[in-house]
Amino acid sequence: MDSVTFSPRTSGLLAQAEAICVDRGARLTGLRRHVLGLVLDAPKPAGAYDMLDQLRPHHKGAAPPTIYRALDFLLEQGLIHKVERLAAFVGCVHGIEQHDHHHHTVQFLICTRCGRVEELNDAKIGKSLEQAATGSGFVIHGSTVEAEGVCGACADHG
Amino acid sequence: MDSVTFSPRTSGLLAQAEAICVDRGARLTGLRRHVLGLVLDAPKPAGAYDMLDQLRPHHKGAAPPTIYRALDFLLEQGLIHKVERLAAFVGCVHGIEQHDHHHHTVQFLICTRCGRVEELNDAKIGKSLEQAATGSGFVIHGSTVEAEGVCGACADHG
DNA sequence: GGCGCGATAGTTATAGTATAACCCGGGTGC
DNA sequence: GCACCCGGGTTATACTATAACTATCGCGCC
Repeated sequence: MDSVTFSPRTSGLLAQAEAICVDRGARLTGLRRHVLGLVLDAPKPAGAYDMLDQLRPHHKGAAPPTIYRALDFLLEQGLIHKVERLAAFVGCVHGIEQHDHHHHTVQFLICTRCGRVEELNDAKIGKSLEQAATGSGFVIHGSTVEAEGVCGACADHG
Repeated sequence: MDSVTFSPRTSGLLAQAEAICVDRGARLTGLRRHVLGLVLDAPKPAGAYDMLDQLRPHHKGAAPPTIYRALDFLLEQGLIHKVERLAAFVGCVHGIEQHDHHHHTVQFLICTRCGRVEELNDAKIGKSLEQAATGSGFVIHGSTVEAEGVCGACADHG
């Protein structure tokens, strides 16, 4: 494969991601690394087909399954998350930096003005949800919390 | 249009939905009413194309825009919700019964065994989310909370 | 070395979800 | 009458995701 350059920040995160995968015996192949780089480097949640377009010049023969299999791997490893409301993917910086494989309750703030997504990590939300579920005899395996609105930056100059 | 019969429960809810729309000056047309009936009558979240199939025998010429326009209206009126993780729709019984137009924080428990979805209405979750967002200067317009897992009934028998 | 095996990924095709764009007709207000 | 808006018909297409089959690679084992 072609070696690709990403921003310094992304490169640093990729190095940590590699270390995590080595620890776990998971294989962050060239392709998977490349896709993770694309997600991390994007200023906004990245769509699968957008990334496919970015991948193609470096990776001939890339097709939808190419990108979706890489994304599945990255999701399993907790290196990225899917934003359901956008059908797009964001890097899980927390997971990468903390080597935290827990499928912690993921929470997103989606700005409808600038399209950026901020990831929260609020224990209270998870606990409230857990409590409410237990009240119904429901056992939670995973959850998605996504709020849409306007971020501070956009509200200021808006 | 063809007049269609739904379960007694659904019929009752439809009558209330009509009253709500009259109050608001919104037009719950035959088509929209029919689609709302399909959503309310379904034991599980209903997919747009499934409903389209159910619609066709009664409504010749129904096409994707037919159903999506009706769904958009019902979503705006708070009569139904979309379950993002399933790309499917459920009735908002609370909204219909309470004549509550607020886009209250919607919370779902999705059972991966039986496919049923339970709607919660927990104020704490909404408050926690609101607080966390405010901390970032973020103003929330709407939010989705979706937990996947196993419901009490499914856990019991197996 | 040769063999078997599992994981990765190439390739083609298709399923599933949602919207664009344009037209038409019916009701309302003037 | 006619200008306007809204609901809806119709056709086409965009966007998202997966199925199914094949090929290849690396590795342990004998």
